[in-house]
Amino acid sequence: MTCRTRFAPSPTGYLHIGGARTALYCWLEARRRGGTFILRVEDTDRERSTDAAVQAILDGMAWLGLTADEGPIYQTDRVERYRQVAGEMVAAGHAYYAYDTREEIDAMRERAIAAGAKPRYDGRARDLGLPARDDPDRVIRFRNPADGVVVFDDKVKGRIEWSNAELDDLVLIRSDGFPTYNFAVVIDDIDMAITDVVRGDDHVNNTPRQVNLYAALGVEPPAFAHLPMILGADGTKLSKRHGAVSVMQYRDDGYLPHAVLNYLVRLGWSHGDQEIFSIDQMVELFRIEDVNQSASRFDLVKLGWLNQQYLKQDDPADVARHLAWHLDRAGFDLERGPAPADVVVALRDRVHTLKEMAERAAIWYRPLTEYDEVAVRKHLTRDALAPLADARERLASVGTWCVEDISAALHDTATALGLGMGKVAQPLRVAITGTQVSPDIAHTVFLAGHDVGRERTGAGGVVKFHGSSPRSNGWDFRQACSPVEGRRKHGC
RNA sequence: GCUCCCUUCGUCUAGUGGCCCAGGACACUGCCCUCUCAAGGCGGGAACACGAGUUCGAACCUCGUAGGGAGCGCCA
Repeated sequence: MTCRTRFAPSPTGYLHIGGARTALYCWLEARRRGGTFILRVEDTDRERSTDAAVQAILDGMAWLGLTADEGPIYQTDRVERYRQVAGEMVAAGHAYYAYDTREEIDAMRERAIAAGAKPRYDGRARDLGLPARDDPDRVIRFRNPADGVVVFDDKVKGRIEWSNAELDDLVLIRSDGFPTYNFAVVIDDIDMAITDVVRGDDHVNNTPRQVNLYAALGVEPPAFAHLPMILGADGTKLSKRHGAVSVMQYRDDGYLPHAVLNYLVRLGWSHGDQEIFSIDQMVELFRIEDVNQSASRFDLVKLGWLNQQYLKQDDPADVARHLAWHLDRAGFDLERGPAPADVVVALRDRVHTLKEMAERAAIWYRPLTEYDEVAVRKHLTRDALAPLADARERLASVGTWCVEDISAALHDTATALGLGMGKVAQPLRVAITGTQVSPDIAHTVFLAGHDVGRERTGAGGVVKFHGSSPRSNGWDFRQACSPVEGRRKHGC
């Protein structure tokens, strides 16, 4: 039998991290086994379901690349089917009509709790054989087996046994005519020929009920795999308090979808000591039965590390496409600065996210208007004048404006003046970026010169940033040095 | 309260009776490299929740205890 899995979110909010991992595992399991991955939207709760949430889930899955082979299928389109099956179950004696009011049921629960028992429906209408009639409280309830045990083999939790005495007669069709979750799920999973139900372990408690439903319907239940929860860094249930919960927030925060997927696949699953998995490797190696049984905590730091690994190993051109999105979002004019792919190469060893990368790239896209006081005082001294002037001359005559040649020119300055690279690079860095921190000096100059390079017409153009407009991302030598001169006169 | 689930370094995990006085990764930390910051290389500290039992031998099996989590809806 070909494997068929489904991801069945209820559209009451965005796609969160836990849901994304469930979707990933479903997708992976189906892929590896050459099966089918189905998206089903469980929108029977008409109060809380929204179209915006459906869209948010679709967007999240699309961003992660978890495309469904079938669906989305909406449960609200299938209500007739649920009513039909429920009717058949009543006819077969597996279900019955009940007309208890909410007040009666609430009172029943309170009494049970007071008596130290489990709050459950007492089955008072169970053997009354009540006919269908119009009534605001009319529901259809399942005739759950009164005794015996329900057993199922969970692919991750192992064998789970449940006493029927713990279960009550659950509502199948609500008074509004819509099916309840437990009922709709079973009918859908049967109709869609789902072979593997992969879902969060908050559903283990529902599974015995569902297994009984399968039995009443005379259908062999699918395999179940209940995934442990993903907790926040503090070990409590993941919530907005913990920061990003929506997967789309991770896009906004500068993570690559592939990195998020890799992080998620390792949270609760592993393959020996391997940490980095390409999508193909995940598909090849992932097996739902290898998933861990215990909850795990979401660690943003490790996600950041993984993200950087991909920033470093992916083709800069590919990373650049993602970076461009962030650069644009940050308000930078891509036409007036270096090529994003070059920025990627310069910064990928230094940041964990694309957002950070975009922020750091500001020095090449924005005019330099502010200099760090401490940096200027420390590096833009009189001693820096000579190397700066020499570097300027050499950079002006660099043959090809490339990192290698720029680097060579700067090293020439150092040797010619008998100075260490620090005496050349640091003043230059401060002059160009206004700070003491930036990528290696050759890249820093290379990217800053891009802008100038486009404006220049002749080989000597590089020196034109001398006195150019304030918006120039190039090196404004005079501007960079003047504060020093002034400060010197004042005895600084 | 009742039922079910879970428990290896701070975190993610390897480990299915001897290969484990427990391995990897992130984080932390020392050194090296070095034009800054990183990245990288080489080291370091750091865990089998507890208690019984089974066994020649237990992180691995059994029982109990403690701690954590989930569920007990006409929500999903």
